[in-house]
Amino acid sequence: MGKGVGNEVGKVAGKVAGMSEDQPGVTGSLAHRVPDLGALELLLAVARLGSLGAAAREVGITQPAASSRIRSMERQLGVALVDRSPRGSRLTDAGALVTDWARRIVEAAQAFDAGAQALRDRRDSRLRVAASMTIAEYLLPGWLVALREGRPDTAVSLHAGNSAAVAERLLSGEADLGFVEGLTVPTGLDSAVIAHDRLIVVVAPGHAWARRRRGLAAAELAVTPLILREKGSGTRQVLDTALGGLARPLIELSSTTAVKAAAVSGAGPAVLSELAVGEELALRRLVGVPVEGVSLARDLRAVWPTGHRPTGPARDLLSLTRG
Amino acid sequence: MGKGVGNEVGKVAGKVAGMSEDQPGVTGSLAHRVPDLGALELLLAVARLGSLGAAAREVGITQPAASSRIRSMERQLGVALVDRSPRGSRLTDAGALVTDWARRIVEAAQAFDAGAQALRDRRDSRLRVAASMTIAEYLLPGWLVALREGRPDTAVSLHAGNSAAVAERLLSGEADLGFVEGLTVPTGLDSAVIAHDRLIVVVAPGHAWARRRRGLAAAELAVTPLILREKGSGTRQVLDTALGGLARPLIELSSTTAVKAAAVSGAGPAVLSELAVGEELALRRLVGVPVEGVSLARDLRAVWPTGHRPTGPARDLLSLTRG
DNA sequence: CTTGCCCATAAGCCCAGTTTATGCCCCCAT
DNA sequence: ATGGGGGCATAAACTGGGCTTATGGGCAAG
Repeated sequence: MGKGVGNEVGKVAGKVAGMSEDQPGVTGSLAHRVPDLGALELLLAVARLGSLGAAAREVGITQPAASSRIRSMERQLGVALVDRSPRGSRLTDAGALVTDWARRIVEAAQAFDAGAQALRDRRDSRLRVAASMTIAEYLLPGWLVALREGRPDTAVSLHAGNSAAVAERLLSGEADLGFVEGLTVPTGLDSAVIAHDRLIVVVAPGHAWARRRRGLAAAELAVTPLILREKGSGTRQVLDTALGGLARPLIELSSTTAVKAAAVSGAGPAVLSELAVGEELALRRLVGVPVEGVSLARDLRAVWPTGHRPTGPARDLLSLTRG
Repeated sequence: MGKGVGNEVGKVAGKVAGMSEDQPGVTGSLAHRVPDLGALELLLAVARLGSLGAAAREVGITQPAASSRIRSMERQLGVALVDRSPRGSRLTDAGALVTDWARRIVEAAQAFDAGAQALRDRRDSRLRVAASMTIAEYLLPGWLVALREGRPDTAVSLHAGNSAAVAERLLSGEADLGFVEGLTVPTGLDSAVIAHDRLIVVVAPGHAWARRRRGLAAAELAVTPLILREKGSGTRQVLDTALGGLARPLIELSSTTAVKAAAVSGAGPAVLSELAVGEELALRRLVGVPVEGVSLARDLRAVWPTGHRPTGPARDLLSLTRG
């Protein structure tokens, strides 16, 4: 067997000056080292069905194509993934692990797909949703994936904006269901709490606050320049209220992502929804700073025009968000 | 402006009989609806750098290639992603959202890549890790990504197995650092607790237990047939100990994934690490059942041969896992 | 020992994504 | 005002990965 890696794939594609792309090690963008989605889906199908041929049929290609694709994936990764026998194929130990990791990529792709589809549908959709940025970013794609499983032919359209924009779309009849994250419910709307969120103060691991054990007081937070979302964002509103209207920006950025990036790079303390920083906290790229006597909790709410209790698709989606 | 979508891309590629692939709706596998990793990376670069050309340089392609690729991504998604101007390109609102979703795919791909690379390196690696399945599956890829950021040229190899296998590799000198999830530390090894985990009882939302408010007692759990990992797995050991050695299997499955799938499909209650079911709980595909008077907590530990305190790369990795 | 399911190999096709090679637009500095 | 430089678009030609069809060989069960 052997790995048979006598290949000379690279061949130094560009004669261009630019890039230095020759080390054998960890070079070449992700896309060159990670199989594409089609291959990963195929692998999942093989894992589930126990046969290359059956998996091929499921994803709509022929058996030789599946065989070759799995094989080239094994070559690419340098790891045997499946044990082929005349009676079927089973994953190797390494294959099982790879498959589990692959599943996470595929799940992220499903969320992407569900979201993107909602962004497009605009017109003829049976359910028009308006959501605040944080919710649209972190929660909604998952809900849409779940909705698609339960009600495969509900076409959903999505519009993201701040609370005011959500309210406006609902009241003008441009949206059927909204999601907001502020402290107050815009007038003219009814609401139901669907989840709880909390803002947390985060710093890069090197920051002095990273080792703090005693909670920060409101006063202290108020006098410290912070990396913040822009005024008008739900996040900012909650913080301003909690501190008594005087959060002091070090910089104002217009997206959660930008705030995270700035915080990770050590620019200073940031205040963000815990939804946004789960991964970063787990990997210790950011550290949470305890706070004391400041209420940074906030409710996430579904909202709809007063009186128009959600029905049909809107109710379906709503029931997925909390029960 | 308009979308300028006069395309007739499809052109019904295959003359083959096979597939019926014509409905405009939600057909065609994910891979056809989600841009490939290269395109997503390019999009992230555009978001960060504010220019197609600069992004192109960063990912190592030419400007026209980048332009065309972004454009075909926009066509594929049916959404304008970037505002092109003679002075650069900025994301549209929709583009910003899409980019955030794309980032999650790319991050999953990075974890996959780091893991796969470790599976391959086998030989000449400077750090040889042995880990239990749950840790290898859920935690390690993230650590490896972080390690790669901090120490780009640490080649890591990974071997996954149960606690006994981890211990064996460490003691025989085939591994430098191990991670286990059992209750007891194998003899001959020193350890440090790096995180806490908890087993939880989960059921499909339709199950009677899903609406339970009072905690399950050990006795009740012990007499109920459960979906479980096989004997010998860390998960199973903890459960058996907690119940007094008598967990009653409804089915025994050899992977966490299989257990999850069975539980989601409503086969019965399952007992799993909370690491494994985060996503499922959030989306309510599974519901946690409260337990009472049963200690299902367990420590996750790093382990190494007694006396050989981790140094060098092993210490680097260790310090990422908790501090 | 034949039928069915499995996988592998071989040869040829096709399209997506690239690369060069241009051209236009806008801003800024000279 | 006038060139220069950064930025984007379009066009034509090349390449290769992945697909399909067409086979062949192993193993099990009727």
